[in-house]
Amino acid sequence: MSELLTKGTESKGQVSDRLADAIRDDILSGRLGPGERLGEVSLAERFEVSRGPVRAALSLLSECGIVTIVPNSGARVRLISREDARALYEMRVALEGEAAGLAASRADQASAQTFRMLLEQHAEDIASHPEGAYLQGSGDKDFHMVTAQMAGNPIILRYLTRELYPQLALLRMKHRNVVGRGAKALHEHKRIAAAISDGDPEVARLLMRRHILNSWAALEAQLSETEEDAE
Amino acid sequence: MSELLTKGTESKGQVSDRLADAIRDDILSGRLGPGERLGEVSLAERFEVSRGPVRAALSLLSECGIVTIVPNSGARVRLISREDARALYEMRVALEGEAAGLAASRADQASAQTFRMLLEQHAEDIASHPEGAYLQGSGDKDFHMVTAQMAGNPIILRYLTRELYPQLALLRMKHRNVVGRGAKALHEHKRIAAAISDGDPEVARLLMRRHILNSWAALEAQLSETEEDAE
DNA sequence: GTTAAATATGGCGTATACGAAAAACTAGAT
DNA sequence: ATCTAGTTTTTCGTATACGCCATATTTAAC
Repeated sequence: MSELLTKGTESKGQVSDRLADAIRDDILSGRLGPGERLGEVSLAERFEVSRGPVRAALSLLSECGIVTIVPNSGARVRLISREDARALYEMRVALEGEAAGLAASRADQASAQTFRMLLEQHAEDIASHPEGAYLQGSGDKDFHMVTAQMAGNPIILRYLTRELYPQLALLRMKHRNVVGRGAKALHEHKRIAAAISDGDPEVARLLMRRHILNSWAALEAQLSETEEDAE
Repeated sequence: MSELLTKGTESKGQVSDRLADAIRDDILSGRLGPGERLGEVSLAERFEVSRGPVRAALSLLSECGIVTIVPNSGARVRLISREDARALYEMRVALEGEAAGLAASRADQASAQTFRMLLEQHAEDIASHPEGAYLQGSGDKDFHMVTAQMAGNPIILRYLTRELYPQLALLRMKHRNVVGRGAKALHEHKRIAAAISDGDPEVARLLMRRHILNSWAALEAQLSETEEDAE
């Protein structure tokens, strides 16, 4: 039916889902800026589908928190306020802290090995990129992702991947030169991984909470800087 | 346009939203049992609307986790497995624990007063109902709700009210005679309220976590009992 | 008699068109 | 210049149609 969509690697499944993925990519890659209008008809023409799947896709993205829908007015790329960001990070502290604790309580030999390889790779990445674009590169995401998967809780994992991380990515869109905390973050990751591998839930949770609070402090400082150039 | 929907107290807003509310009520009040089919056409006829809003409503309820949609097959009232319940309670421990901590860090005079009145009311309810249908009565819900609101985090509050609590209510549907922990729960509530009013985030979080873990232990025991009479 | 394949049916997913309602924009008047 | 009124655009809801998938039934084969 549609050519634009089937050209991608993924060609099967619900049209509305593929549409949502495509629009999400457009947003998180910067092709659609925050606040931009998302007209149903224009999207329908752009992807050569009818309005039905477009509405479903926009509804999905609205649930994920990267699109805001105003009844009888339309959908726009969401712009995340500073207060939203704070609430988001409080949520993240709770969920990833819990995930680290659960991962520790369910740790086995394999998880320790996974962390060893992951952190080794990250160390190399940092060595080659001394300026440390560590944070939103593949590295940081992987570590938190792996931890969340180890927790063995599909609900927490789903919320993190489906809502929280996309919203954080959207938040970072506005504030460009995001300076990663590089080496510091890596060190914190190592201690967290150690606690998880040792099967120590309380320490793992505590360290992860601190780690994310540090991350928030760094981000909040940047938000304060790039706050003057608003409209 | 439709008579069935406008008869209720709520008469304005999006049709799909009103529909979702109506269906949710039907489910959480037991008129629609877990696993039951939710055909689009039958719902459309029942509420005298077209399939469009019905699809939107079912999609919403699916996001809330009280309806499962299988592509090309249809929507059914979700049945929550024991594993789902465990994951749900792990999520609840994390979120309500965090909420209690945040509430404590933002506590003021008014919150202490609110708790005082609330707990007094609950104590009277328990005295009049010695057998303690406390848990899912208005009492327990109110306490956790008030705490969540005090946290001042719209994201956490939204998740609790929109997804977690409805799913818990759905879970309790299957297992009837849910024995509330009555007086015990009230005592735990009092200690949590004291910690929040004192502005002690760590203790408030710890006590709330314990409280919910206790609640889970009680529920899990019941799940084990009523597990023989499965299909 | 049991299993497996082929068919039949019902429901979902999508496309299209039209009317209604609401919001946003524009132009005119004070 | 600001407020108001009218126009326009866009969404929302309805109606209808059709292809496709999934399940159920029937039929055939072993």
